[in-house]
Amino acid sequence: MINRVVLVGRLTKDPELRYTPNGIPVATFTLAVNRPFTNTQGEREADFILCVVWRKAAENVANFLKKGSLAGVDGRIQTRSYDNQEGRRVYVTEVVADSVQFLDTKGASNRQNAPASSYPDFDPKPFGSDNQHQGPSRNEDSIFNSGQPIDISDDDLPF
Amino acid sequence: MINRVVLVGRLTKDPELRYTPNGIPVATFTLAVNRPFTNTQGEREADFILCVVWRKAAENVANFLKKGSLAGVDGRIQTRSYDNQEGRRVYVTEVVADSVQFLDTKGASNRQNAPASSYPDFDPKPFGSDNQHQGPSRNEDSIFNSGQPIDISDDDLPF
Amino acid sequence: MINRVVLVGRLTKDPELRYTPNGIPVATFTLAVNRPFTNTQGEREADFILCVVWRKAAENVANFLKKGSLAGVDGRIQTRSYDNQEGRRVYVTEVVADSVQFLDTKGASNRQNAPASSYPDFDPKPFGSDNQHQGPSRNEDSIFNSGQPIDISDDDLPF
Amino acid sequence: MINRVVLVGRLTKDPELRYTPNGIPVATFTLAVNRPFTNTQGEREADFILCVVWRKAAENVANFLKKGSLAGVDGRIQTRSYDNQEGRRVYVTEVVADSVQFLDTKGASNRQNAPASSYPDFDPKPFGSDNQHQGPSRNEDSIFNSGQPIDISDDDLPF
DNA sequence: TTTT
DNA sequence: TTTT
Repeated sequence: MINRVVLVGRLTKDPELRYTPNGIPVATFTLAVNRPFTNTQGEREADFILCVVWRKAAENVANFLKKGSLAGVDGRIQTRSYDNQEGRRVYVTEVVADSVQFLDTKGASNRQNAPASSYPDFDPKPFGSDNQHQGPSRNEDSIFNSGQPIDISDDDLPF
Repeated sequence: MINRVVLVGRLTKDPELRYTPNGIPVATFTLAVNRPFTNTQGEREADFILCVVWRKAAENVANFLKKGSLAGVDGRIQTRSYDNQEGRRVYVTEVVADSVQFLDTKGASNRQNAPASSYPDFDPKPFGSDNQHQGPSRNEDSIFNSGQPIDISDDDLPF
Repeated sequence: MINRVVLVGRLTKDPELRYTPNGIPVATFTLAVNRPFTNTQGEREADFILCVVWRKAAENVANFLKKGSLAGVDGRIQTRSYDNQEGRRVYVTEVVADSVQFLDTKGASNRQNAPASSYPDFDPKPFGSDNQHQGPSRNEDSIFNSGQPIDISDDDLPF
Repeated sequence: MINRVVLVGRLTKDPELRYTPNGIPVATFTLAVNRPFTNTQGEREADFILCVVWRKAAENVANFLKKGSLAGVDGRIQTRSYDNQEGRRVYVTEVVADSVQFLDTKGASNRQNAPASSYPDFDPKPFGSDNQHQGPSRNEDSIFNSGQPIDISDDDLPF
């Protein structure tokens, strides 16, 4: 089983940074990746790909990327589903980033008011380098399922 | 701008093969890709990734893959949106395959009743090897937008 | 900086398993990856790609793969150089695997005399899940530089 | 069989552009891709990866990239061997680029004296969009085998 | 033979 | 030095 994605594109908006109740940082952003060809109307099209990144890298993303920033993502595709407020099942496909590269060559790409980063460089409860697991694995741990991150529990995160 | 995906997983169902009005084959299937780790309940989880493939490769997929087949996909992420019958905007993220590998080692993986393939090995109107474009680029050309493939027009497909 | 490789191919020979003086397992093998097209002589060509994998995964490779096995590799390209016995500088390009998939669908692909695996599932001295570092980083730690693995020191491996 | 590589790194020198006797452009360059971690001496290491690109993209590379440029490569690993002037068999591993991205955000990255590009946007003898074949497939067609590009024949290139 |  |  292999699941590998590499993207280079531009942020459509400033990234959003949140924290699980246990204090684990999660950032989300959408990458616009231009397609290599124009369509029959001669227009350039793009794919708009939702990306998620955890922990220290999440804070770096929040501090160093903003709308329009060029970024590279190395990660995997994740699918989830949740029931929205109308009781409708919603299916989400997103890219969970193992790493995010900041590709803006010339400075001036930092966001204003970058808050001091507080998350440790290395995870407090590491699981070994064989463990490439990123983010909570149980559905109810995801910050995205309910739109109500305040309900999220990460007591028993496996990392 | 880079957009590259590689997947290895198993088909959740038999692939679906359709044709645009101009006779271009399109196959769709969902790959279940097991995650490398178990969740906190000790359960194996998987991501279920919608894949699309065009032309000759679509017919090969329909003829040689079936539910449970192990397959590899090399492609890119594509996002689209359409309005469903209730007037709701639906967002779709899928993988457009440049190539599909059949990875079932021992025979017996072919589907019954494989119809004779009719699509030419090489595209009738090639655009040059620089053109890696796959499938129609205009939204209205997509077989997936309306759920009503019969309405699709591909008169002016750029290939 | 992004460096990502995904391969699916067949082992040209049984993998080779060695250990650093500190007991860290390393396996090497060559993957034959057939090219999608035949050459002008109508012959199928292949690329022969040297792969390296460390620790627990190295022992799994040694136990479950053999000549002819179908395997998937997710990793990165690494380049190194060393001076051979004739004082000549030799340049090596190889793929360091983060993970190796065993893709032989039907059993009977295991090697005879698979020794009981002894390496821990998770590294004894983990560095955190942000650390995707694989293998020794100093040149002199590499098992491959001299062809004389007995000389290798891993006292200060960063993991 | 899957063989996919994505790289983002910096050119170690200006690219080299050559032509086969039939006039097909080939550019070569080396990408320095920094590793994500420092070694035990606290030094940053890098991998130096030889890349090859053909046709129109080769001329673009020669015109728009130079030493130090940030570039992205989407391609595959290729291995070849040839006998050098001392009769020694030399093995080469390189990345054949399907596409090259110019990632320098702020201008001033163009090379001086960029010659006017002359190669057609699309191949004169296209083979269909299924044909992702890049470059000559026979060993004797490669510009790299002998170090004597003048000897190269591409009379019967399959594209 | 290596880049910022 | 190459695999099915």
